[in-house]
Amino acid sequence: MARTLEIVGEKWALLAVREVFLGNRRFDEMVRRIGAPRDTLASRLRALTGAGILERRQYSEHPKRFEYFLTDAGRDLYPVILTLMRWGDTYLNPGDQPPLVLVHECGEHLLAQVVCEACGKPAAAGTARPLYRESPGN
Amino acid sequence: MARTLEIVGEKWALLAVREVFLGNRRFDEMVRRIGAPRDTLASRLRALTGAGILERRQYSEHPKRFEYFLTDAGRDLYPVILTLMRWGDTYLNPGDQPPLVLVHECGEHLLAQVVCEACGKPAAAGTARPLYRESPGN
DNA sequence: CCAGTAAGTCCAGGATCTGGACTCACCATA
DNA sequence: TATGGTGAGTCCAGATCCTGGACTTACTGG
Repeated sequence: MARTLEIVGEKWALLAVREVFLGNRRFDEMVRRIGAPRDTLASRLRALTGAGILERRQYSEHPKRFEYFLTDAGRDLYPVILTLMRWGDTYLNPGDQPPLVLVHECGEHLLAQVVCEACGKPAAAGTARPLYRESPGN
Repeated sequence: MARTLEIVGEKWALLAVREVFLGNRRFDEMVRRIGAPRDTLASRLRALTGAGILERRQYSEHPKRFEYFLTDAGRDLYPVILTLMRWGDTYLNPGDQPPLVLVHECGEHLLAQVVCEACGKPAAAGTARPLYRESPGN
């Protein structure tokens, strides 16, 4: 987790990933929407691309223009993005309409849930046992 | 989401929350385990407490000693923690044994999944439609 | 008396982020 | 031809933040 955060935990990195999730794939559009310094965003996009979370594809030669797409690894971060969005809506804006919700095919909202990989049942925060694999001290 | 990240996206913040999830509630133990500068950790714990993610409880008077517990708001960040852990195990350490897994009552591993709040069905990353509520430009 | 633990605080130096200006290559309009 | 706009960046100095280490206070145990 520490090393995941070295990539994804830097300022603006997850906001850039969110934009790609929402379909905003271009540099200037991201700058406009999230308000990051262009410099910083450029460096984040490089890091995310290098880590295999985004993929940079050229969509125009002369002048060279690029778009960013999610890889499978990037798509696996979906629960992070969604949880952070909903957490803010719930606890930082209570009562207000959320500025953006993700809507399922059936018309209802999405939610990230912790479930058991095998039996598929939801697991509450207290019910899991941590199992250390190397030099636990525990 | 931007405002959520202002709290939770600072360096060491999520690692501190993870420690509390794992049951390591005390300052020095967190310092030992995550290796954060004591200074920084102290300030993160203040911020997380102020944001209502952690709760600081005194467990000894003379000398005053404190433990940190998760609030309901903190527990709602479970999918974030779990996803970041598993993402690192999958993509940064492929093949290796993960250093720590969370085990369900039934003995299997946990996983964060995006599901529809109403119908409960899992939703893949592409299947959701973003719905903007204020001045979308879209 | 000495060592250890717990929960911090203080500080100077180093790393990182910030906003703004700038570049380069085009396209559109007048 | 000149003016303005878009897109994807780069460059820079100043501000902000993080870092490791030393220090503090209040105990407990040998």
